[in-house]
Amino acid sequence: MADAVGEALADALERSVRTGAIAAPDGAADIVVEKPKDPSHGDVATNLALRLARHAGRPPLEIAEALREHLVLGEIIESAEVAGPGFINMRVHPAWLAAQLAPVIGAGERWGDVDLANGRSVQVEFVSANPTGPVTLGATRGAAVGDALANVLDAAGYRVEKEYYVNDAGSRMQTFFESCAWYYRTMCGIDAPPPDELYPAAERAAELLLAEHGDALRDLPIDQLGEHGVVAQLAEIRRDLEQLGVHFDSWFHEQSLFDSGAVEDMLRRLRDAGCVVERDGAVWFAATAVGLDKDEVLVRSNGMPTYFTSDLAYHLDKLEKRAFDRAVDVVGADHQGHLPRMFGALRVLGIAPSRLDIVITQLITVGGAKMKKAAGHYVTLREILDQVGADAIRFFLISRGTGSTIDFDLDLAVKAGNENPVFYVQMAHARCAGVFRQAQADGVPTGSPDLSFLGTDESPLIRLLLDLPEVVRSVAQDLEPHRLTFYAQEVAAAWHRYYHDHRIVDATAPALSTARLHLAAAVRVTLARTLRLMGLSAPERM
RNA sequence: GCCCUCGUAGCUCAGCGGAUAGAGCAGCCGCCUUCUAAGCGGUUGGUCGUAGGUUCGAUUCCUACCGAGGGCGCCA
Repeated sequence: MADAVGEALADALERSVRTGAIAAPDGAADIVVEKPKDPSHGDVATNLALRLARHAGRPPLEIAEALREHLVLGEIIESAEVAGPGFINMRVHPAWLAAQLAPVIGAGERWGDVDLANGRSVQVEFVSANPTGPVTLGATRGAAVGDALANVLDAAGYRVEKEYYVNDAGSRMQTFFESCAWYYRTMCGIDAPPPDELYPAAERAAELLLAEHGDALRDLPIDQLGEHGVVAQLAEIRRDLEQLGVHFDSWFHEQSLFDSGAVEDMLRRLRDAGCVVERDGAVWFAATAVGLDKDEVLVRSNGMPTYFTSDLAYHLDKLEKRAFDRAVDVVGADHQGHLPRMFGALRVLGIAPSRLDIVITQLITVGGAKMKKAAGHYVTLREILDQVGADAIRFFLISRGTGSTIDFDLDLAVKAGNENPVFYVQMAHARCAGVFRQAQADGVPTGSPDLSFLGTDESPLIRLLLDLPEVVRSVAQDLEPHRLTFYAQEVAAAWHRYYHDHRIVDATAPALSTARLHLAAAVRVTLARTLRLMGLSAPERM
């Protein structure tokens, strides 16, 4: 809709300039068409005159008036008026709006697609929690956000791959091995002192081993026992995420970067670039040499590379070796520390920083208390999955901007009745399905609608449906999936209201019913797509 | 001390430089013989943390300050 109106405005601008009514703008005019918050300001509005005023050296109102006179009214724009400081408020013809329903229905599952990608690919990496314990609520936020973003980027035309980066290397694994082995052997009745550093989350892996193998593994060496624990825990992580409806295309193991020599290659290139110094027996990335505030350790004095080092090799692998055009990392706020140095190092390695976007999700508290996985204070995905359900969890976790901290109120989530907007949206979809069931029962035809039955009562709802491509564009551009939840609620509210005020299926007025079913079909397509983009189901009945 | 995020209605939060700042929940008043009341309508409720700056126009951008959370390890 905005595109069609924008073209008409561009046309009016050109005509105004040609007739000398207003001076030519310098450069291409950036025509912004938006929906006014106040419905009395029309269906669409533009601030074009306000923007042109500066270069034209004339009051915005005069320019707006000139533009309005040159605007062609007719098929699309029904009326236009100048208002406020220089806005042009326009009303879109209801017949034109009604005619837009068929393309929506025709687009079906692909309604809302836009092309922002120009054939580019993007890899979205998320969750990526250590395989040392169950999926926490915090990691679940990353799962919900990352999966929704991947869906939206797909809708925006990108070739998308979703990846889980398995941190199965590094010194934490040894701690996990020892903890897992101790828990397991304790469960087998072996009395031994706990390791110096005990990792409480490792208890889960021990439980899984006990359930699967009984005490058959009790005499295995710690490392072998630990490896079994990693495999079992990773399998459970995968199961839990699948139950949430999150599926990954690829599971990339950190360890493979060491096995393939990718870490060493990366270090050699940093060294060749003159960005590596040795100090205190360790090897450092000389971040201060490229203008950053502090250096970062690449290889410890004990010879072990740090997480930072493998992370650099990992990003080089995706952006250079696997050659994704873009990469999006969804990470928790506790991971943002080394980001400036990572961008700095990637630049040294020849990777343009613009190819990598980091989405930082803020932390989640439960009942106001923060969670510390290392201390054993956390809520897991599997605990809440049974109580709350995947759809409600996902909707809630993407319904806030990624920059906001979320307090997860478990009691409230379990209640989940009218507190929970996910049911409101899904109910709207179920009602769409319901009217088609009714139509079939009453023998009301659903094809070839007479669009003249659709007028100003339907216009606000149709206008909202036509916003979906713009919502997709906005979410893909800013990587803020919470806008989907607000859009979904708006569409649901408009449909619930319409449904309440208008009988859709009426066997005594078949032509009217057919026209309204045409509208219902477009609502259904729009709600189903929006739900799917969020990773939620679109139920036929509730 | 330095870096990042946040501060908007009683609560939880939208608001991608525009007009009289919005929604849900909570509160109050109404609506089921009708395609799902998991719904609809009405109503109460704001010094947009503070002070400056940029702009025709600032909740939005910039600076400083105040407050909350996070990060500043040869952990990941």
